[in-house]
Amino acid sequence: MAKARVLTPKSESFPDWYQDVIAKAELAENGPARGTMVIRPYGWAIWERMQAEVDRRIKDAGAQNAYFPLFIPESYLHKEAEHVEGFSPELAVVTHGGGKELEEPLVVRPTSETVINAYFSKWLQSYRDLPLLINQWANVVRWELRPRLFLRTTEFLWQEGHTCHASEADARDYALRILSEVYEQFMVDVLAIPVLTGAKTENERFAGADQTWTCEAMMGDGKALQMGTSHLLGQNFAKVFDTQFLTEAGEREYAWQTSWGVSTRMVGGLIMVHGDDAGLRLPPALAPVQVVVVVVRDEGGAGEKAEALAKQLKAAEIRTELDARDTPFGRRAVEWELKGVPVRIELGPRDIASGNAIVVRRDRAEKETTPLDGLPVRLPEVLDEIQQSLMQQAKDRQEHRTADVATVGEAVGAARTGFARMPWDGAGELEDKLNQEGVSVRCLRRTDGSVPLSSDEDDLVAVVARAY
RNA sequence: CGGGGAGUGGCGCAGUGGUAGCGCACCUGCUUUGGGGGCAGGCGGUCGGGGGUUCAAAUCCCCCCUCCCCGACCA
Repeated sequence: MAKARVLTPKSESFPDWYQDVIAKAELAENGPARGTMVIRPYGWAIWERMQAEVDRRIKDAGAQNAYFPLFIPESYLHKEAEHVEGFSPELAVVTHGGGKELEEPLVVRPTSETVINAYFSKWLQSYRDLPLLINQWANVVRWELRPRLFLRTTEFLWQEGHTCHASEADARDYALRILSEVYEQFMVDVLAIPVLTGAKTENERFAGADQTWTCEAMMGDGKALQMGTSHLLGQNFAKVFDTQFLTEAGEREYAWQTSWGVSTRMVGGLIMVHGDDAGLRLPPALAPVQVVVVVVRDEGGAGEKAEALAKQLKAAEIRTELDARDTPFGRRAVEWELKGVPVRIELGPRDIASGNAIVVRRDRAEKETTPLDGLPVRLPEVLDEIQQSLMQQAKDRQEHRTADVATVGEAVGAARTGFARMPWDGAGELEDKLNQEGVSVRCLRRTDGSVPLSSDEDDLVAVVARAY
C-alpha cells in the first residue's frame, strides 16, 4: 500500500504545511473571534510541559508567582509616554460594563508593567525589600491585523516577569540572567532549539525599555522567530508610578526594573524548527508522550505484553501511552507520527514469538529490532539520542544557512534562505535600508558571539533576517 | 490597513439560471489489522450573511462579514 499524502510538503508551501501540522496533529484551531485561538488538548499538553519547565527555572532564579488583573485603567497606560505610544495601536479597550458606559475605559492588558508598578510602589519601602522578583502566568491581548495560530494571535498566553533592583547594574544582571539561565537554557536543553541571544536595536526595543535582549531562532524556512525577550526598564516606570525605596543612606531612590516574557509563540517555533513532512517532531525532554506502545494486532498475547510493557515504562518515569485501539495499524502509525511522539514501539504476534519489539524513531525514518527485555534500558538511551539528534539537525541548518556579508544587497540575498551576519554601523542607516527590503535586524552580538550589555557597544555584529 | 486569492455537509472539492453532488471522515453490520484495508447499508448542507433581478439564483447585480497569501505593525 502506497503512503498517502498526509500534509502539504514543506517544500511546496511552508505556510500551508504549518497549518496542516496544527490541524492534523490536533494542536489548535481558530476561535470564533478573529485572532483568537482554541488550544486543543494535545496542543495544551505541549504548552503545559513548556510552562512546567520554564516555571521551574524562573523559581530557581528566585522569582515568585503572583497574579494581577486583566483590566487596567486606561490612564495607567498613558503615564509612560513611549509605552502608550508603542501599544496604543494594538489595545482592546472596554468602554461599557454592567449595561452602562464606564467613567474611565479599561484596557485589556497588553502587558502588565503599569498595573504591577502601581502595586510595587506600595510594596517597596526599603532597600531591604530588594530585589523584588515577581512573575505571573496570564493571557494578554494585542490587537493583531494578521493573526497566525501560535505565532501571532490577538489573545495569547505567556509569563511576564517584573522585578525591582537597587541599581542599574543589578537590574541588567538579572535581565541577562533570565535570558541565559531561564530562556536560552530551556530552549536549548528542552526544546532542542539553538538560539541566538543578543541585544535588540533601539528600533526593535520594547516600548518603554532602555534595553531589550532577545532569543532568536531560525525556522525550517530560514526565517527568524523571536522566542523570548528580556528588558531593562531602567527607572522609566518607577518614575511615573513613584516606585521608590529608601537606600541604606536613608535617601529616596527610584527602583531599577526589568521585565521579561515567553509566550505560546514558542509552540509555533517548536513546530517550525523540528517538524517534517510527516508532521510534528517533539524533543523527548518536552514531549507529553515520549513513547507509544502500539499493539499491531492482539494475537499471540501481544495486547497483554504491550500493556505490561507500558506499565513498566511508566514506572521507569518514561511518559508512555498504550495504543490498543481496534483501528487499522497504518492509520494509527500515521497519527502518532503527526503528533511527533519520539518513539513508537510496535508489538504484534511476530514480535511476541521472537521476543523482540520494533522500535521506530521519529527523528529519522528507521525501524530497529530490539529484544523486549532490553527496552527499559535501551529506551532512555534512544530518547537521549533523539534529543541530541534533533538539536544537531537544527544546528546544522542554522549554520549552513547563515552567511557573513558586507553589504545590504548581500544581506538581502542571504535573507532569502536564512540569516546574515554583518558589521553593525551603530547609526541605524543600515537598519532603515534593510527594513525597506523586508529584512530586519534580529539582534546585535559581540564578535565573539557573547551578548552585549547595550546596543551602543562598539564593534557589534548584526544578525539580520526575514522574521515572523 | 494596501495588493492578490477564496468562502458549497466535520475536512477537501465539483457544480455559469431549472430537483444540491462527489471523495474522505462519521454511524451500523460483517470482514480485516505488520504503513491511512474491503463490502454493504446509513446520518449529515437555509450553498458565508443581507438585499435585489427573475416564473426560477450556489450560479447574475449591490452591500457586508470571514479566511488564506504577499506587504506595513508586533511576543
